[in-house]
Amino acid sequence: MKTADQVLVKQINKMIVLNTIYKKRPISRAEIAKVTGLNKSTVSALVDELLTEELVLEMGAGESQGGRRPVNLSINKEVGNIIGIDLGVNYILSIMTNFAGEIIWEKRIDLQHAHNSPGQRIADLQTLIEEMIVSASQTVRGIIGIGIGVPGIVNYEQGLILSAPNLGWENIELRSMIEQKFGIPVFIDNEANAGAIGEKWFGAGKRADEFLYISAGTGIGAGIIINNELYRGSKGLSGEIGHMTVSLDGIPCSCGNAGCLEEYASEKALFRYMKEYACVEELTIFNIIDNAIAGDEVSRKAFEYVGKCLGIGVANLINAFNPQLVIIGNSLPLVGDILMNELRREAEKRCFASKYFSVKILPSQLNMHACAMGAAALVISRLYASPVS
Amino acid sequence: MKTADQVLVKQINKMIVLNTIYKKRPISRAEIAKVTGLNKSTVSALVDELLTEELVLEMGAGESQGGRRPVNLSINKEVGNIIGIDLGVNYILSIMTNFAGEIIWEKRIDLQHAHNSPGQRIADLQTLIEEMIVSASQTVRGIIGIGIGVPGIVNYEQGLILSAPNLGWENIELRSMIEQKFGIPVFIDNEANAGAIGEKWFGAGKRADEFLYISAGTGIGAGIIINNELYRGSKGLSGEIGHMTVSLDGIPCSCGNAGCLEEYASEKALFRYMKEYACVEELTIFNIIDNAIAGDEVSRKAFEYVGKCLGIGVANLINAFNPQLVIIGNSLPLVGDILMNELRREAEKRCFASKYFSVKILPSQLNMHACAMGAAALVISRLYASPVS
DNA sequence: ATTAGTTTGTTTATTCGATAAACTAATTGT
DNA sequence: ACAATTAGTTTATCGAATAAACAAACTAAT
Repeated sequence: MKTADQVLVKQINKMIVLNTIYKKRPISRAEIAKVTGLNKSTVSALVDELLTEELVLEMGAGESQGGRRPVNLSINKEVGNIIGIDLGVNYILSIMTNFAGEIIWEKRIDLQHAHNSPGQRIADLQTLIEEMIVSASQTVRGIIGIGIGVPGIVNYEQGLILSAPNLGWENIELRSMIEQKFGIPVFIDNEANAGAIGEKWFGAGKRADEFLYISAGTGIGAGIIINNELYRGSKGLSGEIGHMTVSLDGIPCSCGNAGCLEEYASEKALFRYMKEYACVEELTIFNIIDNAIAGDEVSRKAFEYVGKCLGIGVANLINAFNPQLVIIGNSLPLVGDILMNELRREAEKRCFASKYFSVKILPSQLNMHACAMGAAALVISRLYASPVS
Repeated sequence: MKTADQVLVKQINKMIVLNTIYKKRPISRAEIAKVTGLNKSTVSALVDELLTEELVLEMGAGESQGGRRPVNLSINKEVGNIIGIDLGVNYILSIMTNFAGEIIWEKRIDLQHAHNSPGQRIADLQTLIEEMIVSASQTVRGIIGIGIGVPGIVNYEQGLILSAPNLGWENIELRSMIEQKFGIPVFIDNEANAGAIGEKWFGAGKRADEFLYISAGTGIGAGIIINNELYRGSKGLSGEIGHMTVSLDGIPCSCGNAGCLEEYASEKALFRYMKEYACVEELTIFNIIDNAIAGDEVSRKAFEYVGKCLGIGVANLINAFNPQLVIIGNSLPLVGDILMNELRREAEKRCFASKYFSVKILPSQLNMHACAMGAAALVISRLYASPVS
C-alpha cells in the first residue's frame, strides 16, 4: 500500500519548488517561500539540491525591494532536450524542445500513402529521430526522452499500440522498438491525450485544473485533464468519444454501429457534406478551410454543420464532466469562428446546467503542434511531476 | 499551496490504518503492519491514538499462529450514529446507521403530492429527523452527522439546492436550515452522487477504483468514482447525463432541446411506451415492474426498449471514462435481467474499445437504499477520509 | 557620511513522525 | 523443559520541516 513517509514529503515539496520556478521564473528563494507557504530554510535547502542537479540555475541579482537584492532563479533550459513526435495518418511531425518546452528544432515529413506498412513507417520514424539526435545541441543530460502521440488505441504503461485503424496497424510494440534502437526512454500515448497534456503545459489549458481537449480531425478523440493530471481511465482507454452515439438510428459507421459522432463532426463528415452539396472531391481539409475563410458559401455551411454536431458531442461531455474549459484541437478548429461560433452556440444550448456555471470553449493554442508538444510534455512531466497550481 | 509536512504523513498513515481495520476487521496490529507495509511500531502508535479516540476497539485475543496470540482490533461501531436521507420526489427514505454503516433504524414516508411546497416538505423532513434523534441509542459521540441526497442540482460545498425540477424547488439553503435546527453537521449531495458513494462503501463498488453509478429512475443521473473518490467536476455539477443527446432530432424534451437520454431511458420513457402500446396509464413504476416479471409481454418489451436506450447512454459514458464497472441503480434495474440483458448487449455493441477491456455492468446491490446509504457515507467518509484499496 | 529599517538568504536548535533493533510477552511443538 | 515462533512495546536514530537568530546587502532618511 502507498504509505507516507519523509521521503514523500520531500518529493512533494521539491516538486512544488521546481514547478513554482518553472511557472514564475525568474523568482527568488524568498518569493518561492512566500507563494508556496514553505519555510525560507526549507526552500533554500531544496533549491540547493535542484542547483546541484542542474535542473535550476542562478541568474544573478534582481531588483531590490528596499533591502538586499534577491537572487533570481530559473529553470536550466539546457539541462537536456526532449523529442516529441506526432505520428499522423499522412505525415510525421517531429520537434525537439529544451527543458522549458521551447521548440529548438522541427521537421515535418509528408507521406503520400496513408497505409504504409508499419515496418516502412517505423523505419522513416527512426531515420527522423536519428537526424534529430545528431543535430541536437550538447546539454548536460543529452536527450532526456522521446514522446510519441499516435492516432489510435494505446497501452501507455506497456508502450504498445493496440490498434490504429487509420494507419491500418495492430499490436505494434513501438516503445520497445524505439527504446532498443536508441537507448532513450520512450513514452507512447494516444494523440488526443498528448494534445491535452500539451495544452496543459504550454497552451490554452495552463491555468485550468479540469478540462477536456477535443481532437477533431480525421477522427475524434478526447484527452481528459482532471485535477491537473491526465485521466487515462481504468485501462488507459478513456476519451474514445468518436464513437459516442448522437443519433440512435443515424448514419452507419465503419465500427459497425450507427449514429457515431465521427460521422457527424469529423473531417469525414465534412468531406461527405462537400461531396453532397458541392459535388467536389479531391480537396484536402486545408483546401476546404482556406475556401471557407475566403468566403465560399458551401464550405462555410459545411463547417457550420459540423460545428453544430461537434457542439452536441461537446455538450454531452460537459454534462458528464463539468469541466472549466473545453479546448478544440486538431485540424477542424483551424477554420476559426466559422466552426467555433456554431459549436459554442449548440454546446451552450444543450448544456443542462449552463445556468449554474460557465464553460469556456476555446480553440487550441498550439494548433497542429499540440500533439507533438504534448508528446514532449509526457517526458518533461516525468521530471516535474504534475504541475500543481 | 498544499505543501507536505509530517502532519500530512501522519494523517495519511492513520487513515490507512483505520481503513484497513474497517475493511479487514477483525485484524491484529501485526497483520496491519504486514498488509500496509508500515512498521510495527508505527502501527502500534497509530492504533493507540485510534483507541483513545474510541474509533477502534480491542476485541480480545485471536487464534495463535504458532506464537503469542494476536489482539483483534475492530471498528467501534457504537462510536456514533449517522442519519442518511433520500429525499425522493414522492417519498422520504430515512435511515440511521452505526459507524460501520449497518442500518439500525429505517423509516419511509410516502407523500401523495409530488409538488409539495419546500416549506411543508422540509417541515416533514425535520419531524422525521427529530424522531430519529430521540430514538437513537446512546453512543460516544451521539449523532455524528446528517447526509441528504436530493434529486437535483446541488452545490455541495455550500449545501445548497440550486434546482430540483421534479420537486419544483429552486435555491433552497437546505444545509443551513437543518444545521441550525439540530446543531449537527449536514452534507447535501445530488442523488446520483450519493448513490455512487453508497455503492462504493457498502455495495457493488467496494472493490472498484473507478466506476460509474447510473441512477435510472424518474430522471437519469450519474455518480462518478475516480481514484476511489467521488468526482464532482469543476463546479460540482458532473454526471448530469439525463440530457445527453442520443438522437440529434429526437423526441422534444422539457429542457427545451430534443433527443435527450431521459426521453428514451427513464421512467418517463417507460410510461410513454406503456401508454402508446398498452394504452394504460395510472400505473406506478412498481406495477409495471411486477407485471414485467410476471410475464406481461408489453411491459417486458417496454423494459427491453428502455434497456437498449439506456445501454446506448452507458456505452457513451464507457467510451469517455473507461471505467472498470458500471452500476445501474434506482428504480429501473429492480426489474432485473429483462432490463439488464438488453442494456448489456447494447452497451457492449457500442463500446468502441470493448475488444481491449471488459466492463462489468451490474445492478445496484443496495437497490432503493443506495441513495440514503450513500448520504450516510458522505458523513462517514469524512471520518475515514477516502477508502484506499 | 551615518544610521535605522528592510529584505534576502543562511545557520542553528528543536520538533515530530517513521523506522530498525532490541526487547518483553505469550504461545506451540517436541 | 525449552527452542522456535509470533505479537506487541520500548529505545535510539534518522531525516524532514520549522522557528528563531543571524549575517549580508541594500534603501532612505537624517
